[in-house]
Amino acid sequence: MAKIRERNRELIIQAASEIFAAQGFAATKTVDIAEQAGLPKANVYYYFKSKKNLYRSVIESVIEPLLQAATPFYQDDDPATVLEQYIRAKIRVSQQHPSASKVFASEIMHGAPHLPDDIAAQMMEQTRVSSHKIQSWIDRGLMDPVDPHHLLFTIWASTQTYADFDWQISRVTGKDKMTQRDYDIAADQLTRLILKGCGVQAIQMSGA
Amino acid sequence: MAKIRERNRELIIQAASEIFAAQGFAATKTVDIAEQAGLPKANVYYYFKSKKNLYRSVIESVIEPLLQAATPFYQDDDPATVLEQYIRAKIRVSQQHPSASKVFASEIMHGAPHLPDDIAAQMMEQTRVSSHKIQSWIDRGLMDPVDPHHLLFTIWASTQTYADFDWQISRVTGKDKMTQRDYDIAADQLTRLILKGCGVQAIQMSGA
DNA sequence: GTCTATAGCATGATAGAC
DNA sequence: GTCTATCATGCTATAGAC
Repeated sequence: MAKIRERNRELIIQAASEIFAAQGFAATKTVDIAEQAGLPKANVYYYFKSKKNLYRSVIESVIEPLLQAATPFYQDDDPATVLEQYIRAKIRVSQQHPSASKVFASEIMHGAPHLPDDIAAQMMEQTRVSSHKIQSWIDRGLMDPVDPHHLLFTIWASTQTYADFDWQISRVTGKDKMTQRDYDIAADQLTRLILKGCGVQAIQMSGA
Repeated sequence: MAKIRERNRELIIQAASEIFAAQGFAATKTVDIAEQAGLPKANVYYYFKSKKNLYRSVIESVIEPLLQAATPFYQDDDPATVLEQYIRAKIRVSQQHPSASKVFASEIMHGAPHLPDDIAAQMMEQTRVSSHKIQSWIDRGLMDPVDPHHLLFTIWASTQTYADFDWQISRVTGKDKMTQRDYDIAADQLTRLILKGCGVQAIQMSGA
């Protein structure tokens, strides 16, 4: 029955995401993935053929929410609205998909050796669109003349940090786990910092 | 001769930093470290006894520049001066010690399993001092009432990103390697963004 | 102190019974 | 399709010659 196949693949990918995120690719043992998924190790190989192949599947499953976060840039043209929505979306990803964020961060940090070309291309295209839009706001005098790429780097880094460096954040704040309220505070403050820091005109009719 | 011992330990630690940074702990083979250091593999074990032990030594050697970057908080009391010096120092670390930054980032991302307690304690102490100082500026009306911890998270993330995610930055900017000028632009822009974004009074007599 | 040669082990992968 | 039992590899670590 194909249902079982789907269900088991799903279970394995979910388990693998968590363990790859926590330990990294090389440190992860397939037997641990199997155990966490509640299946014998041979099943992992039956469905995915190799550890590398499973990792690729994890990357693909994990990339979806990350790419989704950029939609505000495609839906609106007001800097305050877009930047705020973007920052909030990115923080939501860190909150709801911490493993995805970590697997991705680790992959990038090591030079993206397993990132499929088409995914890298999609990300580059999103970056191109986003930075062009930022540049157009600057040209229209809607914000300070910043370097769009560096602004994006700052937003990416300071939103992803809530997933990737959760250990440090946990230590500093003295909380085991950030609450919804903590994420809201983080998003509010980062939004204010970026908007004010870039001299974005706060109130404009959205979509205008 | 003790000179040889020092020199070889140095060579091995240097080689190990680079390879641990590039591949991660588990993916790193001691034979590669030995090769990069220009020594036989047995020497690595002779000097460091085990791979884990070598990794600990790398962490310790690598932590020094990272801790150093916080000195502005101990040397001055003007928000504009301290924050600017701090941001520039952190970016300089990313530029001059990219491997250190990556090894450290990877360690934190995996829950800091090998970070010696005394180093973790030093970092916590620095964080405590820095956030108290920020709070005191807020209390004196020298900047907007931001959450000091989240401000630090933003500064850490957006400065370290120039080392940790250099692959991505390289792809986006289309340059193989950032030039001195690129780092200057990054530091200038981030400084302006943070100072303006936090409503820091730009001109005060330093040290006053 | 240095290095070669090898032991011992952990783990990715598979053959083959069910 | 599922799972056990086993192989094969590649790595850490060390014994022992120089």
